[in-house]
Amino acid sequence: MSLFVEVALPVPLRQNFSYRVKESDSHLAVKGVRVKVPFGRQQLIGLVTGSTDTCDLAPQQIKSVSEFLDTEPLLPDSLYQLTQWAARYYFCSVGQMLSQALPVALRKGAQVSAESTRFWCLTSAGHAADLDTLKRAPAQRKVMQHLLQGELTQEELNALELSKPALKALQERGWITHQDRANQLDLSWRDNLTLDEEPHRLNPEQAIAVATLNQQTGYHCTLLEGITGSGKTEVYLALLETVLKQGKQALILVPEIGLTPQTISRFKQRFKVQVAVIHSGLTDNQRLSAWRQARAGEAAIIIGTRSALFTPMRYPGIIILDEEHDSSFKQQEGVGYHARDLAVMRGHLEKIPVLLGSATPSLETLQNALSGRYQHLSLGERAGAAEKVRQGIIDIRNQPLKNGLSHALLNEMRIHLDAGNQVLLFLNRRGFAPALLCHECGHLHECDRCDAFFTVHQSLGEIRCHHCGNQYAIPRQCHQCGSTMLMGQGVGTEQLAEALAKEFPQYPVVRIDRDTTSRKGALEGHLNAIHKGEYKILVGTQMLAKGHHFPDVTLVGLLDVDGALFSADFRAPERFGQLYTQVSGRAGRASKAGTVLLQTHQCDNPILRELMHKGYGEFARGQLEERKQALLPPAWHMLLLRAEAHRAEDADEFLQQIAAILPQNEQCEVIGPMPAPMDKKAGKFRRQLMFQTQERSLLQKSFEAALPQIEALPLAKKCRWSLDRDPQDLL
DNA sequence: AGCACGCCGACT
DNA sequence: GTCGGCGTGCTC
Repeated sequence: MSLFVEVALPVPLRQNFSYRVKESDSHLAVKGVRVKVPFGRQQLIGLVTGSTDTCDLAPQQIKSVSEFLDTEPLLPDSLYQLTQWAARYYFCSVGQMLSQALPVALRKGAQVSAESTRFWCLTSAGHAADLDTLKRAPAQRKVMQHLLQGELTQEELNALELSKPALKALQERGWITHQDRANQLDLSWRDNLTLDEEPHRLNPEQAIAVATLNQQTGYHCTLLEGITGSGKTEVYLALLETVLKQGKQALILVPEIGLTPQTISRFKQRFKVQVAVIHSGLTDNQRLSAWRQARAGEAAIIIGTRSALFTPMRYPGIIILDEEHDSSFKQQEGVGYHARDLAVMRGHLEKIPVLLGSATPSLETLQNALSGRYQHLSLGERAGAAEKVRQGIIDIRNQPLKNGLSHALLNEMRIHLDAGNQVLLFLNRRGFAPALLCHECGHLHECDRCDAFFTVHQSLGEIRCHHCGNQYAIPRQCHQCGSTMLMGQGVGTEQLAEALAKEFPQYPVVRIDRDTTSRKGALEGHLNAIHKGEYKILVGTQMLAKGHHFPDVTLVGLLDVDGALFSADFRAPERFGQLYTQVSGRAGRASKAGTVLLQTHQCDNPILRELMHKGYGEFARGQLEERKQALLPPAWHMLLLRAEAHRAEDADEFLQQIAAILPQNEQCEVIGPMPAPMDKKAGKFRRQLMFQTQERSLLQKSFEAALPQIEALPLAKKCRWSLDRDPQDLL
């Protein structure tokens, strides 16, 4: 009897592939092991998802497994199930999901467990050696100095960036030598946990939060809502102590930008345990090593960004997701999974608590907390921090603007700069889709069929409603006052920075955005320079607001308030509320009061008023209500389809055909096709379609039914198309 | 996604 | 006369 295996492969095809297993290998065909298989003209590595003894395919179509790479499943069952679940949820293949979830080295075929570790130490000749003879070999000297402190593993040496040639030279001298020792698991932390520093005294609120969380057993999801500076981290540390004392591991997920040395050291300092840090700067092998330590249970604490969610733990204890509202938890390329949502699912599967922390929770999480699905704990009086900051609105209706800056703001800037302080200006250009705004009266042009604002498509010379697709030519005059001063396009950070350099030649300007920080380490460099006071004027997008504290900044200006409040992206107000709250919490310090100024045409806007006077909590609850009214997430569920083709009609037609396949009734609606934000990119035309349902399960069911039909459409081959479930940006 | 095959413009 | 551009099609 022959045996076949189903293999999940890292290809963008929504299916698994069947392979024959040689008689001699049949005992290796276990679910969850990696295999090397022939695929077309190449050899790929995939994961066995199941085995059968029959196969529907014609015998000549089936190839044999080339090699079995593992003898036991790579992942614990919980993570395997998580991957299966995620593949279904995000409408991709298991193979594709796995290729996001597994460290690159494993996908390339590396061994799961390292058998031995190479240790380097000094020989007796080395101990006796005179280091001064190495004056002309600084690299070797450095190696010797490190090894004088005791032996080091190969990996530790690599981490110290000690050169390989230097090691070799010293070895030839006979001063150092290495030894390969079989790895032994060091799990001592599980039995006797020692603390390296005394825990801080918790304030009553923190103590209550910790006590509440410590009572829980099994799966629980909790939102810890704590304003900036309310000591969320101290709560995390107290929880970690409990978890680690039980001999269990903790997984801590932080936003991309939040994984700073300071954050890491706070966790490293408290406990005498191994901490595996997984960040973008690691090499494939370093990543694998961290993964192994976590899987083996040696690393007690695992800290990482989005993708670290898939790190296996031998003794799962808790998952903490800090700054849970941060959009970097949602993958943008490939399978657009959301680490927060998957973390909650993982907590379920591993029967461990999940803690979501934020000063400005996402509406998704807030809804779950308010409905009782998640437990809700708060830290800090809302009003307390807000009082420290002076906040003001600058009404720019009919005011002359210099590159987007009003006189009032320029004057205020001069005062703060002349006093020797720094000024921070935020311009939120990301996914910029301007509403059509009258500069004279502040009127915003609204769709006559919906409760949404028109979006200006300068390239098409049109205004469009992104809610229904309604379109007109860009009007010449304001519909309310007849003025011809209509604004669509604003200024960008680059233009603004240039203008400021001219306006304030004596104060150096730095611009921080995607463009100026794409180089590795560029952001850190800029931040250091800012802290040293080398720059006085800071211009940036919201990435400047995330987790950075600038003590010498006393004035923060938010320039594009209108764009944020009336963007075609339904999340724009939420993000603005988060940005505003974050900067208000950080501007100035005890000795220097901070000022936050908003420039807007909408100074009576109730959303703005609510945010400024009642704080984020009230504002967010109001937003949640609005989303319910508008049938938008998180009240409703959304799937975004994007298509790209050489001819706009192809993309349009394709999405139209999809729209015809999808059901439309009171519980689900289809919006579009409409131009995607960058409607012409690299000579291709981009269109998008939204599918929204009232119930999550309905979206799943109806789209699962529609997918095979969609894939069978002839245009599906002519267009590049992608799916984004629970999209973060419609722009 | 890779990787092939296949048919039209500027080069030794 | 070829080298190479990327359009299209297939992968158990």
